[in-house]
Amino acid sequence: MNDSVLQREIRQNRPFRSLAQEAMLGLMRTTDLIRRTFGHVVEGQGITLQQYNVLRILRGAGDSGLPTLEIGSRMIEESPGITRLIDRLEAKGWVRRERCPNDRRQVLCWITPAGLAVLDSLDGPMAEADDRALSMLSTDDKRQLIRLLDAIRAGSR
Amino acid sequence: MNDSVLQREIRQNRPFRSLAQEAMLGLMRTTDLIRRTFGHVVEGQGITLQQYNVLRILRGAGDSGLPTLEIGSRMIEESPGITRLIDRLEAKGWVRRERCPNDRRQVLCWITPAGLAVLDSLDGPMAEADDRALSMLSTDDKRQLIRLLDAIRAGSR
DNA sequence: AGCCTATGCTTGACACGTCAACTATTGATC
DNA sequence: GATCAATAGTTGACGTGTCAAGCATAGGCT
Repeated sequence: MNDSVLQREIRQNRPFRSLAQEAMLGLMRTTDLIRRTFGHVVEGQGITLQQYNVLRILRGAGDSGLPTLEIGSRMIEESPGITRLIDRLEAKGWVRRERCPNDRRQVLCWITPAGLAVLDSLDGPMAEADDRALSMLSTDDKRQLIRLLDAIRAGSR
Repeated sequence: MNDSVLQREIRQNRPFRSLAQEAMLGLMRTTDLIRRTFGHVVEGQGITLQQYNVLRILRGAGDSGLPTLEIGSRMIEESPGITRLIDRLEAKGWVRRERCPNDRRQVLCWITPAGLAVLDSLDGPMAEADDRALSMLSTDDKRQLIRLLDAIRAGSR
């Protein structure tokens, strides 16, 4: 009866070797659960979570557009995958690309009106999903969580 | 100067729409960072984080082995991918499979001695990685984190 | 101008995650 | 005992993460 939720979930009687290990596993499982939930929200618009993230970044960038790799650096994963991700978004007409005249190595990207429309239609549902996913936590709990996560990333370098 | 770490990371001046949204993004970013770190630890043995998880589950199961889908259900993601994952582990000689005589629909899986050796050689490095990843948190912080994550999963069904 | 290194992608190869469709068995029901 | 729904896996198709290699353009140096 002292078992944590996680110990029961993975059906292993052995206690965790350390608090750190238990927290790590909890982090993985929790995030994967949430990622799947959010994935279902956006898939209603025929879009992927990663594609959604790219569109949000481009909407935030406004009319000046963004070079391909700059988009990548603002996302979770960096480099190469971003090219193919944007390939698909361009194929669907949600992103426009153009080689930068000043620096011909760069390829600037913009979100199209169609892309904006998709994004706007998801703002409400996504905001709801955020709130619902953490509705069991008090305001103070959420602040704690944010603080702890910030600390982990700041110390990971 | 009131910007949180996350706001600077994603270079967006707009504040988060809600605490929930900020916590969600923090969760994703933190977990992805950690997953990558752990991935590098296990790749030294020519193994993947998912493959490592499967082997750990099989080691925990002992001599009686486990049916394929039971392994899947103990991991983050469920069903179909598990077959191919185990295909690769079997190809490397780390897992042995055999159709169950009692219920011929099931395929039982065991970890081989070679698989055990790989796993054992990773126990130390992984334990270190767990500790290092959260070394900036106090014992109390870790307990808080575990509690908050447990609560989120418990409330998510 | 000519060369060298750095930068900004792009591509190929491989490992997953996810959904849907399909096969082989089981077990329950009539 | 034949039929049917449920269970256990497998397979195909597509999107994505990751690493390594390759290509074109910039910029700095001589």
